[in-house]
Amino acid sequence: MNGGDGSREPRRAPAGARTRAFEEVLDRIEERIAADGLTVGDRLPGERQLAEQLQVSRSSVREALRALATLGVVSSQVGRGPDAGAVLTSRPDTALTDLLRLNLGLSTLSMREVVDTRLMIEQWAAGRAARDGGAALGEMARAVDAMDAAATPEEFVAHDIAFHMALAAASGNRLTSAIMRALRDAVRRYAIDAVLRLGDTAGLQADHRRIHAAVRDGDADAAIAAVADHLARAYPG
Amino acid sequence: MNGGDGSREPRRAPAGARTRAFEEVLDRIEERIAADGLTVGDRLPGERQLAEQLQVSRSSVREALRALATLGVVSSQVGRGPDAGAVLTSRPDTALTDLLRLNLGLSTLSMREVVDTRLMIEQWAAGRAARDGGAALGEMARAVDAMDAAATPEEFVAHDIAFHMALAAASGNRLTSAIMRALRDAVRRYAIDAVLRLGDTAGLQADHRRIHAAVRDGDADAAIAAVADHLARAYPG
DNA sequence: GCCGGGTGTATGGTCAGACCATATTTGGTC
DNA sequence: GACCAAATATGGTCTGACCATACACCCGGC
Repeated sequence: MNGGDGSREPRRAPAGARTRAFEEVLDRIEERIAADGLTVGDRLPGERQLAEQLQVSRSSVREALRALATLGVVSSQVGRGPDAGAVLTSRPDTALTDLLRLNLGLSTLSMREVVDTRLMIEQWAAGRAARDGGAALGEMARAVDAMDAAATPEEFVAHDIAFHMALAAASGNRLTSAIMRALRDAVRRYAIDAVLRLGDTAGLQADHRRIHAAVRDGDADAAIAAVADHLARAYPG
Repeated sequence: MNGGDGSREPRRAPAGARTRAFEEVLDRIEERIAADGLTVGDRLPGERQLAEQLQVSRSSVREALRALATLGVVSSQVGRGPDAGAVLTSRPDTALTDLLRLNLGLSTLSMREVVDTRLMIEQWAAGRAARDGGAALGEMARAVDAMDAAATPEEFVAHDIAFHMALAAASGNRLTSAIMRALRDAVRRYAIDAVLRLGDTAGLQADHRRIHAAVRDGDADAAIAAVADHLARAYPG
């Protein structure tokens, strides 16, 4: 409001007020989400309306919404109707994937750290799945069959991801599942290279069957060990 | 280029071209990072220059940069000189913290899931620290002393975070450390409430000392158990 | 009364051009 | 050489416009 043409006012806030306009918008929106108890599916006011309410330009509102979209909490639809506008969503996976992929691209995270983190999560999930009864057994078995039928490394990796995601999902923890998916998606190309390097997938499939059997038999220790062996084979350190 | 006033052209790309302009910018920047081998500290071209190079408006460039800033990979500085402009950084912690905090606000992640994830990471880190020799012992001890001296719950929690961060950092894995920090920051308020609820911090401090001792003695199993007991006390389920 | 199509309109997406605040660089002055 | 003022480059913001999209509404035909 005090930029651009006019600005007859001397200064709006002579002291403090270090936050940029779009950050103010960000805070206000977050505030409103908490105060009004908004949740997934609820709509935010339109960009023009928000701009007027918060007394900032539409550009600043858009930058704030862009940040929220990047974090996976809003999704914008054009057009009209109940589904149009900025709708609250929750896609931590997408956001996490982007975050990991870009930080890997900057070489600030090493592949070893990513694989180690994956090992941590999968061992934890495998132990839980073995103890809590394998709700994911069916899906895991289907993924193994699909990997047998896969014609290309890309296809194999796609079903491999499904297998490990089923295992992670069995933990019942959406946060670890989201991290797991982000890790897998971020290193998908690396996984394809690993399959090509190994030459054949018999060993990997044997590992998968061993993991599946351990979870089915409720043997947590065996499941954990099988996961460790599997990752050591796929990503030798 | 084809919006706004003019647009004498019928249509630039009648088929395909579903991506929004700022996404195109996003891809190009990521591409350039990979192609030119850019890394932390390197500068991106200015917003105006990028806009001209990519043939889009400065607004679109700004939205793309805002997204990258949200993911923690660029940081913008105003002014002039070698440090001004969009500089590549790497702050996965900040981005992760925002991501978790906002998704918690939307109630799509439960506190239990966050605490369970934290337990997973801390047990893993404690085991590693105990085995690999405790490089973090000094910092952990200092944090315990600082917690003894803390006058307010806020202060106590701040040093508590330092304690647990030191433990996580001992794993040598920056990714798990970043996740750990994000988890702690995202639930900071909740932690303060927990301290207030417990009334006194003697039990928590006893746990901290027990964890420290186990790491010092190289007893991984004891360290893991101590972490589990500590979190169970702080966040009863 | 019901249905189909045309029009209205609200929405996000984009563009262009301007001005502001900030911080360095540059050049002049003592 | 030291110091100060002007030039300049940068991100940050604002304004106002137009475009493409997709639902909402109304109106005529049946």
